[in-house]
Amino acid sequence: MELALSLGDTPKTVSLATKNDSVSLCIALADDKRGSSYPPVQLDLLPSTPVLPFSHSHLRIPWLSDALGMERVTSEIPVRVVDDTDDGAALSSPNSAVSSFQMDYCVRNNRKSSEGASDDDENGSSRKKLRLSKQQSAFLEDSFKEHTTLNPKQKLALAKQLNLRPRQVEVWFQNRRARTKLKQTEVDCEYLKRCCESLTEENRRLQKELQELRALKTCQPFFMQLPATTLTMCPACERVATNTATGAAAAAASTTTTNNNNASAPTNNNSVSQISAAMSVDKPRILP
DNA sequence: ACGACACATCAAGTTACTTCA
DNA sequence: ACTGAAGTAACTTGATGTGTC
Repeated sequence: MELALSLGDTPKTVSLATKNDSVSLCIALADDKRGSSYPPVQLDLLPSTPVLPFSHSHLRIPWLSDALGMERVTSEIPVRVVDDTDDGAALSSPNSAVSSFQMDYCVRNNRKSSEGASDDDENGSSRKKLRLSKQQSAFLEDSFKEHTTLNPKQKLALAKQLNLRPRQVEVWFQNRRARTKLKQTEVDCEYLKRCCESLTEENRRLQKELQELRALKTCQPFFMQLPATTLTMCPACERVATNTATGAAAAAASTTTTNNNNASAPTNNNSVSQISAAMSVDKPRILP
């Protein structure tokens, strides 16, 4: 049996089937705002005195109770929440050949709706939050690996494939990019922390070395008669290099390093990259 | 050519909801 | 059973680019 409900501008198709002493409904809900349709919602209506072992809750659907000739005052319909473990084949609706994606959406929305029969549902302002299925998430993840942004064509194709609204796909990609950036920021922070610790340790070591040299200078002033060693400072890394025979080599190496850094990362201007360049190590990167 | 406008898309921040320990 | 934290879908806002008049 199939009923066509016309409620305002949004006709809803309701498939009705009986099974034992319960009635199954499959309702195609239209999304007024965006003109697309939600996947059908499967409801199992229970007798007023439930005797079956499974859990159930109440779903407030005023328009549905009207449509079924129920009294308005009893518009809280006992609803069996179709569980993940339920056998899909047991659903007696003629429209039960919905995809696994649709079914997942259906199940989760039933659960949400049955718990949250709030006033918001009546004025239509509550946000309908669904949980994407594993398949949907995996598919979106795969797409994200290929391209982190979508053109309108790709968006529509993905939405169609996953039985989602294009807006949902768009939001998912926006959130996914935000998550990637957040993770990258966390990695950067950790990396900078390690850099800081390393530099602090090096600074400590150099301070100690300086103290030792000063102590040596006061104890053995005759050293001052030796030719003075000139110290040069690398402008990039602020390392001190001596201009003695070995010092010259170090200074040369330091200069080479600086030049390489300038050549290798001329376009990347963020601070982590600059520090990476100065320390001659690669910045860790999160893969998409 | 230029400015005004509408529209689409993005990042950043926030909210609301779900899940899990 | 309850609770708080974490994860995340959906939302808001402001900026920017593009097409059209």
